[in-house]
Amino acid sequence: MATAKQNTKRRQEQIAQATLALVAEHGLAACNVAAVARRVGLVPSALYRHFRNKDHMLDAAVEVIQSKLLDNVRAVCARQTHAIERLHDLLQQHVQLIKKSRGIPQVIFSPDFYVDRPQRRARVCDGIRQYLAAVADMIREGQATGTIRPGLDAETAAVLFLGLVQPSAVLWNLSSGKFNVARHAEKAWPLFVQILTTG
Amino acid sequence: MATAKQNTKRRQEQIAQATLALVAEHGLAACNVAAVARRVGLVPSALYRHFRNKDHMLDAAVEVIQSKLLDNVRAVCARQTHAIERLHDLLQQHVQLIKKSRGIPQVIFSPDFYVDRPQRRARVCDGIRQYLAAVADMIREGQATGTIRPGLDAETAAVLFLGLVQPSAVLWNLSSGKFNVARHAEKAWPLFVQILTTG
Amino acid sequence: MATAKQNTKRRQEQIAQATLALVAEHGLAACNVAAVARRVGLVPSALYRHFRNKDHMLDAAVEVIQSKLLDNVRAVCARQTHAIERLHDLLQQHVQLIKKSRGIPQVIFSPDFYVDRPQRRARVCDGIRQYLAAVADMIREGQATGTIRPGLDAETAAVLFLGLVQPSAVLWNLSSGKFNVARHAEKAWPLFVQILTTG
Amino acid sequence: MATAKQNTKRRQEQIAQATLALVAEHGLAACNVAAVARRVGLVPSALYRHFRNKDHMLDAAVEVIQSKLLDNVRAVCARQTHAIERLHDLLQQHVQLIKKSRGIPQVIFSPDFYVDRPQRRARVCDGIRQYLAAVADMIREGQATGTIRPGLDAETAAVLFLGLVQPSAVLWNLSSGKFNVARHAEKAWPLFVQILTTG
DNA sequence: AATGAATGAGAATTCATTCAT
DNA sequence: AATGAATGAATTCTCATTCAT
Repeated sequence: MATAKQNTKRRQEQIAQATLALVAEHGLAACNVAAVARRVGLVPSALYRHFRNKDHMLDAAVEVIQSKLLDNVRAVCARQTHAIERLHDLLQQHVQLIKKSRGIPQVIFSPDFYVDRPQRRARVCDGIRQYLAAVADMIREGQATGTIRPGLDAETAAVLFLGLVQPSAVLWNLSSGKFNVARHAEKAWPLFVQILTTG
Repeated sequence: MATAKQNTKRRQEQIAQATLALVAEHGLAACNVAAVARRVGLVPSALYRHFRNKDHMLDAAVEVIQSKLLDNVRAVCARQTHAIERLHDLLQQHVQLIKKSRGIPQVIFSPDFYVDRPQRRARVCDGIRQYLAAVADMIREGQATGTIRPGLDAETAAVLFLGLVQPSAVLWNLSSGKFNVARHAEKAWPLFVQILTTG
Repeated sequence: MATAKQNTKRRQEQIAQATLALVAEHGLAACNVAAVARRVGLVPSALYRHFRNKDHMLDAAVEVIQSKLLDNVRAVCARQTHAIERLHDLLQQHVQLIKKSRGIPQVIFSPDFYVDRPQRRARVCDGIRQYLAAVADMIREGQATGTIRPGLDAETAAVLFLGLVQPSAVLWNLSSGKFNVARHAEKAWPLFVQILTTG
Repeated sequence: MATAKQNTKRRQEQIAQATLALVAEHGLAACNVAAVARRVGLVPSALYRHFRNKDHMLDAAVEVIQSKLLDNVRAVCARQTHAIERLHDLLQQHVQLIKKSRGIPQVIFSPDFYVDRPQRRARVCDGIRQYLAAVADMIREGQATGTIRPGLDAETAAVLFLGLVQPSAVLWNLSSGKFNVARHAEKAWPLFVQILTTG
């Protein structure tokens, strides 16, 4: 039962990850302090040395998601230069993220996270907007270099890009993993490319 | 305080609606038996004459959503005959449903509804599949009558149809109603038509 | 364990009394919800049907004290007409109250009751002021009828009247009941009469 | 954050004073080990090098009060020789003590200090008895030198002396400092002198 | 069919205290 | 002598549910 002592920085990370994993796997309701503590290998009260209260743990969990999303954007931008390639790569990364950290998008879309918690709502809203803005930027770059047709509204297309993966993520979850997210993405991608290019 | 006695059928409807409204407006966590009872105008213990337990109330709430979605399908099929018109109409109905019964889609996508409740999960999954199947049917009908290009995969396009509205619904919720769902739908619709028609 | 059901009015009284008794006998720190419940013969959570929270229980306990003090005043006024007799009677009632509801005055003087609870502080302060005002009124009546010397400041004498019993109450408590409050009151009373009459 | 190391004797004094100050200012409930440590400028666990446990810290705090009271007695005896002057001086010192170290008397009268702590109770009881004995001695000295009337019971008068200041101390606390303790003492003093002298 | 009292299982949080460093 | 992490007990409060009336 006794775990080796770790410093607060390390523990905070562990707790944030455990919180996120619990919410993703068993839902917000099942994510209680005792369960988080068990997962970290501590006693419930021990968590309060590292976080003021449960709310702060959930905030930290949200941060983890945000950074993963934006990490994807950065990685893709570093890896690809061509706009459409970038978008394709990002789509695949997003799919991987969903499959790896199961349920992360659902966490974001879970209203219970936000009711009576306007700051967190604003925080997440901002994170998604940043993601959308990054996608829109990629599209505009493509327009600038002539690979994407100029008439297209970048913002609308960016939201649609999210729509490429979001419904299938939901289906994947509801079907307990039977729906093939990656395959749907592969099949939907050409349709999206058509929107980007054909006019 | 004393409410006129109502027969069980009527009460069950009231309770299901109250449950749904509460979840939609304040989240699953805020939807407790006492709150539902208050909304119906009864005392908590009174609900147990009409439902075995809270879980059954939530099941009833899910039914309400399902039927609203399928009602939309039926209404649209009755009203429109042209495939693309039908899809356009359905899109608008969906947007209306989201704006009217605020957050209903989020309820469906709320993982807390399903964890450790495989029957409910299956039920909702089935409901969405039916909705998707109906959309795919519309597309196939369009292909049969020549208004939609034959090469298109109906299932993939149906999921994409959901993606037309789902991300914007999330944005609408997160932004506390500032994001304009209807306008996004209007702007995204031509892009979807392009997928349906241009080859 | 199962206790016969009682209506809320009755339960509130029982809870207030149990709370007061606990504080008086074992101190504020020992007065937790579980202990109160045990004393009433209920389960802790049952108390929350009758009181919003522990604070409201403590408020009710304070009310009980207040009313006992003012009941004494009323009873004495009804029983005696002569000012000095009244004061003597009130002194004896006060002594009885202390011995019967052991520690009540200590409750009033316990600072933990008031920290960060300004309303309660004001409430108790008001109660004591009323008691003091009643005593001062008795003194002024004595002055009007000529049994108490006119030069005496009624307010000062009223506070001193409290001083007749308060220190001995403390000593009684600290000495675990060995200090004889009644005897001290008897011996101190002539000294107070001297103040009232001799000029 | 790191505090210079101090020897235990010095630390014990600091801790006792901090404990007392906390109880006096915010009540016994707010006086937890963490708060004491913060006030001293240490970390909670550090206190346990200087005191076996919290109880011993509270005992030390009680000692501080005791010695302050008896210091007053000694100082007054050194300063004044005439009995009545001594008592007047002591009264003023007591009033000063109350105003300076806000709430110290209340600490003494706080039952939570004593419940289930018979040794502490006995200790405080003894301290007050010593104080009372000192006052009674002053009175008897006055009787020996003829400045106080011989018929007066010294013990009863000593308790009454406490009553001169105690109720007003309570009122001062409850009224959040609005009640004027010093003025009441001034006005009550002549009445007490009357008891001491007039027969 | 509806009410109001009661229950019991948890939930979050606080706090004194211990222990390795 | 002092720190920071960890523990375990206690406490307040919430909530689904049962039961007698």
